[in-house]
Amino acid sequence: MDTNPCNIEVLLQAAEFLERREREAEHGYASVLPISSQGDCDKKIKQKNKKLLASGSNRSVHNELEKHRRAQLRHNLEQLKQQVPLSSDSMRNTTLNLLRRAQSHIKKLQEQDERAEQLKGRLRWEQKELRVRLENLQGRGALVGPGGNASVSERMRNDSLGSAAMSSSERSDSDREDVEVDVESIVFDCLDCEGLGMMPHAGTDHCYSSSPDRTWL
DNA sequence: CGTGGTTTTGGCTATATT
DNA sequence: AATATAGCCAAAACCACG
Repeated sequence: MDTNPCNIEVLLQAAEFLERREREAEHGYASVLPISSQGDCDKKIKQKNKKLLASGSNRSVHNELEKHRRAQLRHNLEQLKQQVPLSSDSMRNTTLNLLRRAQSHIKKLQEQDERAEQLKGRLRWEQKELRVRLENLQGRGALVGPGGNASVSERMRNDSLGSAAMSSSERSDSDREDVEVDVESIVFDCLDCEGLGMMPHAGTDHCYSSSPDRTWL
């Protein structure tokens, strides 16, 4: 094999010419690479060729890889677009605006999550308090004796617990589990009341309201 | 004509290989 | 340590659209 550098130069120049012609036909514009004049110093050409050879001597491979990379980028941006609620304002749907919207959307979700956690803690505390109250009331009812005093059960019924008047012994374990689950529902319903669920996006993905078939206390 | 997107290209850096 | 390779980035040129 002849590895004469002069021959390599000739081959590279030929390849360059062909590529340039192909590109012109395809895109209508020429390469931005300066076309070296006949009188160009060998030093420059050799430097360039050295780099070309060092980088695989094939620009088109590099171009293809770059195309692939950009395609991947576009795909990811497309996916991001699906996740971020559509802008209701007159903002144009540019990449920059998409990224800005994504940023504010993430911030909004974080705040929403934070407030939901706070409310959840508060409601858990309230639930605990109410349970204690219920136990106390039931304890007093037991002192009255079986068969029961009507006024005690009446008081229990009128208690702020409402349907919680059902004695704990009458509740199955699964019922107790329902209580836990329903607390979650209350949390998110309250969140909606406080305007936390107000997203510009009308999709159900971000809607925290409880399902209608949920059983309440 | 301005703006945003696309393509090509070369440079740079991190990592792998020899 | 030197070299090869992969991937990212920015500049420049071009294109499409309002």
